[in-house]
Parts: sequence; C-alpha cells; structure tokens
Amino acid sequence: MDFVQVSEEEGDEPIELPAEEDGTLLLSTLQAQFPGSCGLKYRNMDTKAVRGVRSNEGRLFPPSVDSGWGEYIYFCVFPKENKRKSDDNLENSTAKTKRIETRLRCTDLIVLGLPWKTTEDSLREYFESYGEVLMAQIKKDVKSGQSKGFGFVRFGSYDAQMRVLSNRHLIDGRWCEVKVPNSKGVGHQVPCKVFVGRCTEDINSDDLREYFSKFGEVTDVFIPRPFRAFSFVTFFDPDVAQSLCGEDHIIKGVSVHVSNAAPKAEQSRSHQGQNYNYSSGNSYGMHSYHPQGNHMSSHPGRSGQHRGNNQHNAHGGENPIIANSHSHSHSNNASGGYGMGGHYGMGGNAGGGYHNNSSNHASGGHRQDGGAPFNRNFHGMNQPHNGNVGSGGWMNRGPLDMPNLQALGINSQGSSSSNQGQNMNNPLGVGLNLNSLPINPALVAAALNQWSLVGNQLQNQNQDQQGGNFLSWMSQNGGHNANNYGGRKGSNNPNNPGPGGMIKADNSTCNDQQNGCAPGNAGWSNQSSSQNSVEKSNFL
DNA sequence: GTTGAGCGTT
Repeated sequence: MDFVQVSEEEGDEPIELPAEEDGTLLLSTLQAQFPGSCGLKYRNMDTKAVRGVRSNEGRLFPPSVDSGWGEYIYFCVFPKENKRKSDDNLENSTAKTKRIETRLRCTDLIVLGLPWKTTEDSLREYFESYGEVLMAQIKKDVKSGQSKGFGFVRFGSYDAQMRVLSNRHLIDGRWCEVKVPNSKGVGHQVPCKVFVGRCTEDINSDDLREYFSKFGEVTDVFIPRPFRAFSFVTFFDPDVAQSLCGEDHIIKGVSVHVSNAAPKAEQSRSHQGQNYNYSSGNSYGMHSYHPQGNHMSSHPGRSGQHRGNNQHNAHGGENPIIANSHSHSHSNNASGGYGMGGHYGMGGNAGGGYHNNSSNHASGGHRQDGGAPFNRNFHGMNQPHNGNVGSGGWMNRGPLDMPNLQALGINSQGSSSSNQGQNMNNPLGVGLNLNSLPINPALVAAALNQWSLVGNQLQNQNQDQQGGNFLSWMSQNGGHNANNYGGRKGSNNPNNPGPGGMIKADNSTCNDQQNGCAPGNAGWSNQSSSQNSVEKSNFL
C-alpha cells in the first residue's frame, strides 16, 4: 500500500496517509486527519512553485501516473477565508449578479440527532473545522430551554456546505445527520446536467468528457444506447452547466447543441420537478445516513393519507410505510405504492409504464433523502387514475401545452416487446422508437427533451437492453459525488456499511426492513447509474 | 428530572 506524506502546512511534520489501490487518496482519508481540508498541494522542486493536486469526486490523484505520489510532502488546502467573505458580501449586496442568481448559495442546514447536551457554541465549534460558520443554533423548548435535539448551521462557503453534507458527523458523542431542510423548498437549485443534442455516433463519452472538461469538471457522461443522437453531460458545477445551455459547440467537427436537460418550466411545475432540482443541486446532500436506524418506523396515520394508487403492487417502490406494514405482499390491494415506485428525486416519469414492470418494481423508491419528508413532498402524487402522475407533469399540462406527439413520430405502442404491458399505466400509450423515425432523431430527441419525454422513451426502450433507465440516471446527477466525497461506496450508515447501499435495490420482492433502515440504505440506490453512467466514470 | 423523529416563535 502506498502512503502519502501529508502535513497540515508546509514545513509541518507530515502524517502518512494510505492511498487506495488505484493510487488515489480519498478526500475522506485526508479529512479524517485534517478536518476541514479540501485538497492538497505540494512544492514542485523544479519550478519552486506550489502545485495543486488534482481532485475529482472526493479523490485526490497523484501528480504522476508513473511515479505516483513520489517523495513529495504534501500539505493541506483549506477553504479560503477571504473567498468566503467575498461571497458573503456578494450575497448581501444589493447588486446581485446573474452569477449569484444561478449559483448554488449556502443555505441553512438542519442538523438532526443532536445530543441534548449540545450547545450552540459546541455546535459551532464542531462545524468550524469545515469552514466559517455564519450561524449555529439549537432549537430549544421555549419554556425549559431544553434542546429539541436539532439545530441549524449556515456556512460561509458552498464548499464547506458541500463537505458537511457529504460527511457523517459525530457531535458530542452522537452521530448526527445534516441535511438541507425541507422547509427551504427545493426549487431554486440549478441542475448540473445538460442535454447535448445533434450528436453523431462517433462522438463517444470520452470525446464529450474531454471536450466539456475545458469548461469545468465533468462528473458524468451518458450516451443512450442504441444511438439516439443526443447525450447528457453532468458537470460538477451547476454554474458551468447553466452557462453552456443554449450554446452550440463543435465536437469532432460536429455542431452539437447544449440545452437544459429538463426544461425549466418543468422544474417548477410540479413537486417532482422541484425534487429533480433538489437532487441535482444538492448532489452532496444525497447521502442517506441514518444514525438512528430506521427513520420510517410505522406511521400508520400518514400512510393512510396516501393510499389509493394501486397501479402497481403493494410494495410499490420502497414506500417505507407500506414496507413496514405490509411486509411482502404482492396483492393488488389498495394500500400500496403511494410512492409511485419512487424516483421522487427527479422530474421524469416516476410512474407510468415502468413500475408496472414486474421485474423492476424493486428499483423504485429511489429516495434521495431519508425519513418522513417523503410524505410531505408527495401529496398529490396519488391520483389513482393516472399512471403518469409522476411524469414530471406533462400529463398535467393543459392541452395547449401538449406537444404534437404525432408530429414527433410518437406512436401509441411501446417499442419494447419484452415489456408488453408496461404502458398500461400510460394513458396515451406513449412509446417511441427513435430509430425508426423518418426524421432526424436528434431533432426529435431535442423536442422530447423539452417536453421531458425523453425519459419515457429511453426508459421504455432501454430498460431491458441496459438494465437501467434514463430517469433514475437523471435523478442520480451528482449523487455519486456524495458517495465519493465520503469515500464510501455504500451506505453512510455505520450500522450498515457496504457497497450494497448505493448500488441497487434488491430486485427481490422484499423491499422492506431487511436492514432496518428502510429509505436510507437501499434508498437512493440507482441501478441505472451503476450501469449506464457510473461505469463510464473512473471513480467507482 | 424523562425523549430520539423531526424541519426553524427570524
């Protein structure tokens, strides 16, 4: 095993940190020894200059492919104090620029599970290792002054916020979780993913990654197979993604067009859309760490409010409530599946046609945060008549908004013969074989993207072929960032570590209670990302 | 004085 010599500051005595098998050093390893650090740098003996170490997705890469980390002594990079302050000033100034409008700003973060004894001072002290803490408060009972066991923190830098959201926190002897509070709403986040239309077949993911990397760190590239004349590129920085939208770019001599991966109107139109944003914007917050185990212990009253949708079976998705109360039932009783098979973190079709596929019902429930917020976020998803209620809202559009499906070459048959019946929940029977279209598939794809229909089609067509679906990939977004920031591929729950957590929900019929931590572990699993997307990345 | 899922008297 390789060790990397790291000191906090140049000249300090170094500590040897173990590198991974692939030669990288996990940021989490670094942060375990140097809390609050965000990177490494070293003194280049030839140039006498300080060089930064490449950092990507929670991993630090050795400067040399051949000689690895070499004999350098590296020292830590910490978030810049002045940068934070300048950001704060920017945010507080009246002259807010477009940048501040689109940039992901710091938000208050809720800290759950705090020990009763934790004070605002100790809370602040803990989090200061990550960066400047602008606010730390403990919610208390007004009469007794006793802590309610949760509080809020706000950081001065988004970097610090990201790191906090992607790490576990042992505060005053108790594991706590930090999340973006539900009360914040989730609609203001900016997607990291862009749609790249007019692609040609010879533009591969490496080409896309290489090309777009010059604008910012590319965390993912997804090219639908078979060829569809479009692709998706996910950036680490949503600003970069945003800045590219609407532009034409030439890759391998081909003019491609970059646009929003999902139309903005869609993102604010429905709860699903908002949650899509949430998932994309809060890439780092998608860990599902549940220090107290199962947060979804039975809430019969709540589940009662959400019954009715029974387009699929009783264990629809990973509805934790149903899972808890119905164990392994497959019957089509009327109690299950309010979660629409999940995917609630995205703007796409969480419902129709997909979760009727019996081979995949366990892939639903792609919870991206834990606990009861699920309930709050999904009122209105249960219109029982509509298999597409989770479709990002196109079914909810008025007729004037409806795309001309016929003009787009959309027929009324699903194109996947092996998935017959999957469109039973799709009231329009929308299905599309882009390959068979008489018109440029790129144009159709672009149009469909604008209507958020790409997901449906991809899903219908590729589900069998790739074992994944576009929509869950959409939901993933930077989610793997979260995983890797923590240096863990599996659950963040120390009670349930291991690779299974983030990889894939078990396709067996038992979605419930296997781990006593229903939504948190298998919760935001993403079968698609592990196959379509993550495999193209070099960090999993 | 106890407790352990949650979402903030701005």
